[in-house]
Amino acid sequence: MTVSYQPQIIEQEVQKYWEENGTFEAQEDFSKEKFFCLAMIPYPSGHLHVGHVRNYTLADVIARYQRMQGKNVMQPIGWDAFGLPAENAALKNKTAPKNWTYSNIEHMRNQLKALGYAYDWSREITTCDPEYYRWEQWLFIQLFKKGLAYKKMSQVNWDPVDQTVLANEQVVDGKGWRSGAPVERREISQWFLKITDYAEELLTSLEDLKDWPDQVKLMQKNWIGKSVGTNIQFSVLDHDPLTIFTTRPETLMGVTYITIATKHPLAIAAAAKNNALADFLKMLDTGATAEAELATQEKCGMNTGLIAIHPITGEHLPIWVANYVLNNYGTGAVMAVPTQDERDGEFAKIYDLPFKEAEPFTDEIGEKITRYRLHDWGISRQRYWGAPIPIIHCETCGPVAVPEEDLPVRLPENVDFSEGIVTLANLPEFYKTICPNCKACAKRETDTFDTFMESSWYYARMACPDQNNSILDDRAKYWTPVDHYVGGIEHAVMHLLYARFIHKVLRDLGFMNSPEPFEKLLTQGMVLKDGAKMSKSKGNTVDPQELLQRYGADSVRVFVIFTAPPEQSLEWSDSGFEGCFRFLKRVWAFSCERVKLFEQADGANDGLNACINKGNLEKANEEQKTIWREMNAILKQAHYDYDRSQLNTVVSGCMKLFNLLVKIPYEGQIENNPLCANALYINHLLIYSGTKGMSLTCPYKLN
RNA sequence: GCCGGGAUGGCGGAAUUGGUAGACGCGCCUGACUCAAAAUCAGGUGAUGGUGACAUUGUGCCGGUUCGAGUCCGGCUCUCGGUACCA
Repeated sequence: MTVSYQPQIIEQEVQKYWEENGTFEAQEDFSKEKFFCLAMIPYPSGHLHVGHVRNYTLADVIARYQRMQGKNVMQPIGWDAFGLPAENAALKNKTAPKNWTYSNIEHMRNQLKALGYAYDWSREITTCDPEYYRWEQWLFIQLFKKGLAYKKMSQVNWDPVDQTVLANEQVVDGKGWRSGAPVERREISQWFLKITDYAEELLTSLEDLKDWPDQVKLMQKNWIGKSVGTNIQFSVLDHDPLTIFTTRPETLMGVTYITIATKHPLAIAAAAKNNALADFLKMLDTGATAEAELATQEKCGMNTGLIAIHPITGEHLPIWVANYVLNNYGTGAVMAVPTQDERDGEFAKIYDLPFKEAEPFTDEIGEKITRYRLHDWGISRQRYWGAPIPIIHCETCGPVAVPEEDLPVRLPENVDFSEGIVTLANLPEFYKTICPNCKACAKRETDTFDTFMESSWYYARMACPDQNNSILDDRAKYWTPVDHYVGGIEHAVMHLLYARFIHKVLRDLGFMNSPEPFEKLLTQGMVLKDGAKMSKSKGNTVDPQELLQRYGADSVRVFVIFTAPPEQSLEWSDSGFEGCFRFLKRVWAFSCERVKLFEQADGANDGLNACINKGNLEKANEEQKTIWREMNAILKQAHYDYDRSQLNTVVSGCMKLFNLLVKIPYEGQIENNPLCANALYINHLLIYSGTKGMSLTCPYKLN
């Protein structure tokens, strides 16, 4: 036992012990309370960054705490391995996305191991593995059979030079990031999942999520955006009538014109006879499809020349096309009330349209209906690096599900990105097939799944990753719901909403007992340096690998836990990090010098525990008793802080305990000073990750 | 634009949720050790005034509620996350 703190040696030794003994491998055990602890799995981008370290350390601290509370803890890990960056890397390095992805996983797995996380590595999942996406394809087919998956036309960003669909991220100032060409909007046929069938349940069951942050529930509620209103019909001269949706029917008498979206049938009909309008609609069709962009555009519109008839007064109202009317909300048409609605007022001013003050309209009109802002989930991607959608298109039979015995529909792996972007539509050997129904020549679907599909059910598969005959088995019912889910606040709406939806679908298929996938949620803040998000382009990155090698995992872990409360953004600080390292050094030196605790803990664990459990303070003097009381107050606070996931103050508590500990007068052997032994033992449980099953920042269990 | 956060010493943050603002750590200052420095250890440290006990002031800005506001309410400013194809 050396007095100088050499974390690399200690950590390697203990990590080896964990691995050889399967310390963190979990089994179903009905005699204990189960605890499924999960951090959002990483995208294998190449290297771990400090944000990952923060995420996984938070979850690990929670997992180890629950383990010490006597629960049957399962903490798995995996790789969210499909996605756009692999294709970009493939273009850049002229390698197949698979190779890049798997070599990144290899490297990052080693980094996670060096950080000493208490993972059950036997449950590791990689979402680009055909054995994983096989069951995702199977699930899609169930949705298809239930009528919950369907195709419809939908807009994408189209790069006219590269002839590819662009992600919103790939559109920079309205231009394609590679070609620089102005982006067009194009309508293509795409697959959707009917998440709107579950909108009401997704909304109401938010109330049952007692251990989710209110902030996240509110964001989801607003995203679902339930509103109660009325459909009102307006006759249109020489055309079919027009239906508008309004949440404010009482403003009906103040309507002075009608605005419709660019894709509205009336706009298209009017444009067919009006070149200027057709040009205007075409002009509005350039630029990205992102909502943030659309909503910040300056309002503009054009009179279609069509006339609507006010249903009460019979007045003639002009129908305008306007860029601020959403195509995919309500009926794509609104009645404009410039005196009541700010946007209508602004638009009316620009185009000199009339304003009209009016008494509230109180008569019954139209039927009360409920609408949601939420729309169906578009899961089609025109990309290579994703799970193929298991559908075969047949001219006579239409879209046919791939028979279950033919799953998985494997993604061809030997693709060549040296000549540019590849999609499955470029690979006849992939898409040429025969119809499973009529055996005629047919074509496979060439779209792949949105990667949110993989991340919507992986937690459940982790309960039974070796199950070859079914998507899930009873082990999923044992382990789910996830008891504590930890991940970035950026996933507050989309990922978590999709996962809640898929969980309910799995429940309805009989695979789950619970209504919700995640019992408790912790949303961590960002990691910043110099007040900005770390990024290579800003040159403000901190590489956890270097820190690991120089200072060991524990200093890194203490730093990310101590420096900020989990939900707030964390500012990197070199000197703050040094402080954490210094603290661990002090603890190590103190224990080596005074009590040689580690030999005792290893060799005579029972004796030490007996000494502690006695809680014998008879020999202690008043000063020692005071210190002992203070220590108990700190421990009580630590438990309180654990329960509310405020882990930074748990570390403060460790430091306070240690500061008290060094103040206790030293009186010879440890056995003569139970106070010292107790306190030191507790402190080791709190901060030291070296001994068997003990961990970083896990408090002593109070009796 | 819309939705949801955040703002407290020189810095990261604490204040158990309306009751002594600044725990813990960093930094800085003083002292011990040292020929000296580093490391380590001990003490101090919001600001202003005072030798001092102490006084005044202080939680982004403006206003309000309350015996009492960092905390609650109204109105802002700046900033971060999301905005349906980044994950």
